[in-house]
Formats: sequence, C-alpha cells, structure tokens
Amino acid sequence: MAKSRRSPQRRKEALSRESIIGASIELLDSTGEAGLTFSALSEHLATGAGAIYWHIANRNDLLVAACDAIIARTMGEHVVRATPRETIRELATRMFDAMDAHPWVGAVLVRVAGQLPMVRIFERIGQQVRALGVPGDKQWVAVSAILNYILGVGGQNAANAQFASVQGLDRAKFLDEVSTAWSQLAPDQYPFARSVAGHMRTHDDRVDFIAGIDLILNGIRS
Amino acid sequence: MAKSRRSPQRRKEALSRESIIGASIELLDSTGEAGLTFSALSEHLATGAGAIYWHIANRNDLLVAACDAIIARTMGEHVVRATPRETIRELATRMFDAMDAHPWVGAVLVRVAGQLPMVRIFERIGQQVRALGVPGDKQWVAVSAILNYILGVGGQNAANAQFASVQGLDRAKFLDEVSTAWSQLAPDQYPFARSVAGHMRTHDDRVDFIAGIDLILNGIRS
DNA sequence: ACCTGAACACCGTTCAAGT
DNA sequence: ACCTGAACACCGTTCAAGT
Repeated sequence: MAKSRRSPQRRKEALSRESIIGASIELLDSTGEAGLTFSALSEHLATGAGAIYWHIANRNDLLVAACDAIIARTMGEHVVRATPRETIRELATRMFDAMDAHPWVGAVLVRVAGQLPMVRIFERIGQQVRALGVPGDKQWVAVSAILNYILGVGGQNAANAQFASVQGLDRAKFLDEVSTAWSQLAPDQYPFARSVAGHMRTHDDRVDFIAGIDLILNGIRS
Repeated sequence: MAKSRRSPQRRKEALSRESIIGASIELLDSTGEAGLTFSALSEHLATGAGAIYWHIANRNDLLVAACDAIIARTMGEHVVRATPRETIRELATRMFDAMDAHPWVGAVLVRVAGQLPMVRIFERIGQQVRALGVPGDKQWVAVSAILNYILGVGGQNAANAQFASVQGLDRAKFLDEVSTAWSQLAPDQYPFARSVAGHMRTHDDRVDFIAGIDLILNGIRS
C-alpha cells in the first residue's frame, strides 16, 4: 500500500535453494531427467542461468537435492502399523509409489550411494529390521538386501518410463511391446524368458514388487 | 609381397562394430562412463568421429552393446555345479565380479530394462529357479527379486567407484570416509546408520553380496 | 550479497564431400 | 560401401560486470 508501484504480477520472489529445487522437481516430473537443463530451469525461474550457481554447487548437487526432497517427504511421514514386518512393507510400498510418481528418482537414487537420500531409507528400514529381532551381525545384510532390491526395481522403472516416453508410448503399450519381443525369442536359447512373456503383459508391477519384498522378508526370518 | 609399399605400421584395420565395441570397453574401463566420448574414441581408433556412426546408431547403442559384450561373456561360460542353488550363487557371483571389474556395467545395466543384456541374465537365473522347483506362478517374482537385487548392488558399486575416482581416492579410503560420516550422524535421528558405520569400514562387499543372495534364496524356498 | 548474461570449453550428431 | 572432418545445436560452468 505504501509502495507506489507494484509490477502487476511480481515475476518472482527472491531466488532460493528451495525454490530452485521446487522448480527442478516440476521440470523433472514433466520432462524427465534430460529435461532438467540450466536454460529450461532459468527460464522457469525467470532468472539468468548463472544465478542458480549462487545457490547450488552444480547440476549433480541439484539432482541429489531434488531426489532427497522426495525421499524426505516419502520417508518422513509417520507409519502406524502393528508389526515391524508390516511397517517395512509400508515403507517399501511408499518408495515404490514415489518412484512411480517421479520416475527420475529411481535413476538418481542408484547413483548416490552413501549419501543423504540413501541414508534416510537405510535408517528407516534398519530400525524395523532391528525391531524384527534380527541379530546384530545379520542386520547389515538384511537391510542391504531390501534396499538394493528397492533400488533395482526403481532403476528398472525409471528405465521403462524413460524408454516408453522416448517412443511416445504409454506404459501398457510399452510393456506389451517388450512382452511380444520376449515371446519371439529363440525357443532353444530363451525358454524361460518366453514362458514368462505373457505374465509381463498382464502383471501388476506394484503387486509383484510387494511380493518380492515379502519373499525377502521370509528370507530374513529364516 | 606383391605390394610395393606398406605403411610401416598399418595404422588400423577396417573399422567394424566389433572393433568399436572393443575400443569402447577399453575406454570405459580406464576412464569411466564419462570418458567414453566420440572424440576420445575416434582418436583411439585413428579415425574420424563421424565414421563411427556408420557402424553404430548412437552413443546409447554403443553403451548397451559394450555392456552386452561383458554380460554375454559373463553369462556365457558353462557352470558346473551340483545344484540349482549353487548355480545361482555362482551366476550371481560372476555378475558381482564383472561389475566390480567394469564398474560402468552396473550403471548401464540399470537403464536397459527389457533389453538384451538383461534378458540374458534373466534367462540364466530363470532356468535355475525353475530347476529349483518353484511353481510357475511364483517364478517371475523369484527371478525378479534376485535380478533386482543384483542390479541394485551393481548400481551402488558403480556409484561408489565413480565417486571414489572423482575424488582420487581408492575404494578403501572412500569407504572409510563414508563410514566416518555415518558415525557422526545425529544419534537421535540415525541410530541404526551409526550402529553399522563400523561394519562398512571393515566389511567385504563380495561376501556380503553373496550373503544377500543366500537370504533371498532362503526366502524363495519358504 | 545476489543476480545478469555473454563467453568458454566440450559434447553428440549430421552431412556434403571424398575414396 | 565406407570414411573424413567441418559444421551445428546444445550443454554445464565461469566470471566480469552490475545492483
């Protein structure tokens, strides 16, 4: 009110690490990992390309920060489950859903070994593995098995999503194509791949993912 | 002999897809994934950059082909083991060793869902899971669990190797640094990560990897 | 302290021209 | 048919100059 003049739509608020990360996530969700360029990002933020470097170190830093923002959200919310086993299932399912909603997360996650986003997941699952009563010297292997399985699935999902989007196919169409390709492999060399080609066409990724978690949990128990 | 003149050292034989893939693998092993550029590769092959495109479609095609060459070698050799379980352990161990010797393979592998290199591994493990007596409708989940675990570990190893090489550290020094970082996390937020920080410093990746495979195999049996 | 935007070095890919 | 190498479009990052 005191201000005599305001631009009709304030074009931007002060740039900040948070606003940059937020814009990056939007960009990553809509255009994939390759879509996160400094020119697209600076346009999105109505600023110069170089300005971004005042707040972040480099592109990789930005990618990890964006990934960590998703993971912090995903792992942050409280879990209300009766048993450690159910809690682990819940956490794993959340991870699946997060990587499904943001396919680039899976791809980034597999390259940030030992860094913050991974530690968050590791910690959360680790506490439950401990609560499960797994002896101390077996906890590392148990948690690693669950975590690496999640990362593997995440990477694959990211690859599927990227491959499908490059070809302009939706997910179902894409899986259908892969399934067809597998069913046409040489019968003497690829009998197993052929035999499960049909399953790939009809299966529910999410259900199979959780079945895999259950399988590993059974292995942990024994 | 009929030839009047030969260049003292024939600078190159005819370019071929195979020779390009071979040179790519050398380059990838020595300089990592970022080191595979068309300028480095064409220099290595004593040819022009554009010539390579006569034999391969693009950089990604080349990366997948290089990866597949390693996987074909790794999965190709015959396994002489008494039981399906031992055979799976052997195949998984080979994968670990291959990804350890060629860290870029893990990174490439997680992005080629459904394509040839992955199908090779899938098939090989699938046949053994079938031999294990797993019922038909559970085979997909069982194989996926093993495969995704391997991919997860491979991705992590690739990330570790790349991170370590960027910082000019050897693997042991690098793990030592991560271990120290984990042990300094906030005790109330990261009790589990802190508790296993010591294990990370001393553990044998390969041994723990196989322990994870055994854990999954136990889950499959139950 | 924070931002601008031109400049730099480098990259994958294309393509007219050669053999 | 296969190769050359200059040209193109694009990228992450830097930095002198502004406010």
